[in-house]
Amino acid sequence: MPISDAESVVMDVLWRKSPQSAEDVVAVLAQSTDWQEPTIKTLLNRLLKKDAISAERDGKRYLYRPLLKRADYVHSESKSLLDRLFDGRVAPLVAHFSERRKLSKKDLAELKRLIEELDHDDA
Amino acid sequence: MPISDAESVVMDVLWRKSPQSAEDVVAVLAQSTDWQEPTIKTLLNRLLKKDAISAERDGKRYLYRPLLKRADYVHSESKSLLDRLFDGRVAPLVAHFSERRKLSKKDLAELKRLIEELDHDDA
DNA sequence: CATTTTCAATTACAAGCGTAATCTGTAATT
DNA sequence: AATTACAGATTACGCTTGTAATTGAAAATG
Repeated sequence: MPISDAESVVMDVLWRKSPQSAEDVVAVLAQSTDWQEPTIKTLLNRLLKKDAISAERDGKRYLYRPLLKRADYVHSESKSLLDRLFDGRVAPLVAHFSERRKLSKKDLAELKRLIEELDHDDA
Repeated sequence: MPISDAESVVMDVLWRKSPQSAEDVVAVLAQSTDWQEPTIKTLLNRLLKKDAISAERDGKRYLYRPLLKRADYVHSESKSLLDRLFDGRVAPLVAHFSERRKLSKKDLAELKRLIEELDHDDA
């Protein structure tokens, strides 16, 4: 079961720190969204149903923690984008951004370093 | 108005070749999907409403062509993924795929070429 | 123990989506 | 002119999503 955009925002909170109670999550999200508490509880429940998080009783409340790993989520999202739009490969995406002049100096430097590194421990 | 996944499949057909009649599109999609004709007509209509394509009468039928450019669509999809998951930058995405050992030799070679090229006409 | 408080669970509801059947208008055919 | 055929338009319908109110159950308090 895929997790939706709103759900992934909740996941983000738990990926940053876990476990956390619903109240904690609500507090964190109050900074960046104007979702009401029941909304966030609903999202937590849907994530539970999808086995993306777990809930462990702690006194009278629950503590939630991610089951789905962020890296796995990131990977499946990224891969599906690459597959749909870039023939499943990374280079064409980079090429696209370079054509649009959307590569920052920072990006460029970092990419260069990466490539060199890979080139070495490759052979 | 964002265009949905199913709609983007129809866009793809028109990006590859345009203009095309509904019948043409249906024929092309019969290869890759098992969508019924009415389904595809619906998608064409939704795309019209979203101003993503145009329809021009040609005798008794219409010829459809994209208004939304593929590169623009690709860019907005990619950018939103990068923003959501990679701090808006390309390098971290490449790093992610490299960590997962998901960079093909082809990718690597292509990236190397790209970076060099950019490095040159940069200064 | 009865009452209030506090969480979580259940239910709700409109909008968008995937998928398609049905209706309608115009062109072709008898 | 009446009938048929066909392309596009309208309507449909169940599911997921975003958003939340309401209900229910457990704990705290009087």
